[in-house]
Amino acid sequence: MNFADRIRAELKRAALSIGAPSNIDPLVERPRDPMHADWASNIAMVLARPLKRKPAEIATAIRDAISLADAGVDRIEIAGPGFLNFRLDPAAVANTVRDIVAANENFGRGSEGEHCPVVVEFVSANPTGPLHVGHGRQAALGDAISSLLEWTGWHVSREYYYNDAGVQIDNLELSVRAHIDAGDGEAVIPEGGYHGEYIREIASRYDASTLETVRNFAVRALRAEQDLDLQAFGVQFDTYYLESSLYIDGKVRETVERLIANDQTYEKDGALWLRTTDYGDDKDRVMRKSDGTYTYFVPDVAYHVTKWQRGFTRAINVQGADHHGTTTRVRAGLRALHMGIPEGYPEYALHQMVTIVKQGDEVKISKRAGSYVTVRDLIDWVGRDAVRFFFLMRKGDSPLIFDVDLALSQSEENPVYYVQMAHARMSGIFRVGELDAAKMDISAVDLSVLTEPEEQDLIKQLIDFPAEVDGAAKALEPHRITAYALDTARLAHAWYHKHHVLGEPAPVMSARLALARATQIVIRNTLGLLGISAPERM
RNA sequence: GCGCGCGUAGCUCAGCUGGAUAGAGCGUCGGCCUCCGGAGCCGAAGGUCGUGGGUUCGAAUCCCGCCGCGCGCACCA
Repeated sequence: MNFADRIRAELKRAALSIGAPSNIDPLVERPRDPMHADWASNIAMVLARPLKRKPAEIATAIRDAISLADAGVDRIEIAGPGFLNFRLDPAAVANTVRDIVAANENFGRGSEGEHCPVVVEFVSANPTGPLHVGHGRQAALGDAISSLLEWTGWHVSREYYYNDAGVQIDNLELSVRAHIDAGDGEAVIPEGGYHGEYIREIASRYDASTLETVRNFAVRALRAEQDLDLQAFGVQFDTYYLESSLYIDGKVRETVERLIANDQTYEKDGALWLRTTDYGDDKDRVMRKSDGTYTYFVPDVAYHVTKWQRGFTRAINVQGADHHGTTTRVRAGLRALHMGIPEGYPEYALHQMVTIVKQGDEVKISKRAGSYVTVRDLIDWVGRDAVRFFFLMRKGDSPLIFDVDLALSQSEENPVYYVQMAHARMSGIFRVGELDAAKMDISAVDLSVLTEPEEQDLIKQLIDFPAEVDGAAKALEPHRITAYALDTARLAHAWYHKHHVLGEPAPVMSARLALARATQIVIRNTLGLLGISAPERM
């Protein structure tokens, strides 16, 4: 049990003993300013009203009723308007190093999700070109969110949805065909077509004698292309779902029929409309255009029905914020089906744009794709680890400026380098000491000698990891983990600079080796969770 | 115009579900240092949290108005 839980349990017991209501759930949190305390609770202020007593008085009574040993606490102070401030017992803190080392690669994992199935859909780019940097941000986010959910006990399926059936595919076909028809001459790309160099390349590879249609060939080529992009980024999907299959399997037709049967639709101006305004949309939406084809959102709804029917009671869609307008209508369509799909299904994790900056200037073009920078360009420039870390450094809500020069820097200004360096340093201690970190037995080591401020601060940070993972998973916010990684690295560097491990008297050296091991484990787990490597040396 | 998101230190950004004197990195300034692993370490300055109200013991955080920026508002995806 961690310190917060131990303190919370003791607080509750103490509060009940002085007559607090039985439903009390004490809030125990880390104060913003660590000078105040390791942990603090506002319970006395909360109880002031129901107990009709002054907060300070209640705080004193609770303090006197708490068992310090059970809470793992050294002392309790009362401060400000009635905060209870808990200072952890240094020996109890130090002893948690043993738990971290024992848990090893499982340290940080939780069981909150209870193996419930959840599908995380991300990237889902149309097979019409190489992945751009926005897709890259999405790939990093989606993969990290998936990992966060796995770490907290969910059964995650990573899914990619290919829009391989709409007009954009018609345009792809026409674009490739234009190059084929033009031969070596100048191709005339039709309105709405694609202009990148890759189109010419696909056209040049097309062999009519195979009898494969241009359309299929082009889609196949681009899916292969995107697979390479994803591979370069180290992202793996469990399922690729094809929009075209929804038509083939009759899912689109079934969805439409059910919506009509449910009396959720009407005909107007030669089109079929869905009453999405009944479900919070600001206008009704066309399902079937007057030319008889469906708008994209019908297969989209049909697709989400399959998620539900495949047993995913929870679905998360990672999307660019430029698509946020679609969220309401997809949810509206799902509810109009009356299948018991809840209002907030699917959940959305939206993210803002990515801007690539090199030497102070925005980079907007690439040779291969023409008007945009591809993920692979970026990975080729700065490496997979840096791309992942940088994409996860900001919360999705804020636009992201990607500084290529910083990502390339081999110094501690570069955050990825800084974190990886901390891991490498811990590993370096074992290497120089000619010790096998993985085989170290610390069961008999007296950890209570880890009393230096830098040691206590570092250990407290390490203990926090599971709660950080839990919080980030609940909020679907991986950027909290990159922030945690930087904080941890900072404390690890500070400890490393101030104190030596090798060459110290045996009891100190043993305890510090254990701490170095625990630090190595936590940084490695943190980076692993984010899909970033933890090098032994740099 | 309507909807969503964002305005926090010179710059880039954190601030978890309302808590104490609002933080970090970079940059600036002032000192040290060469150590298991490298241009590293310590300290300082720097803020009306866009703005005006409201909610309450307490607001960067929640609610409303206004200003600014981004995105979206198709019988495109």
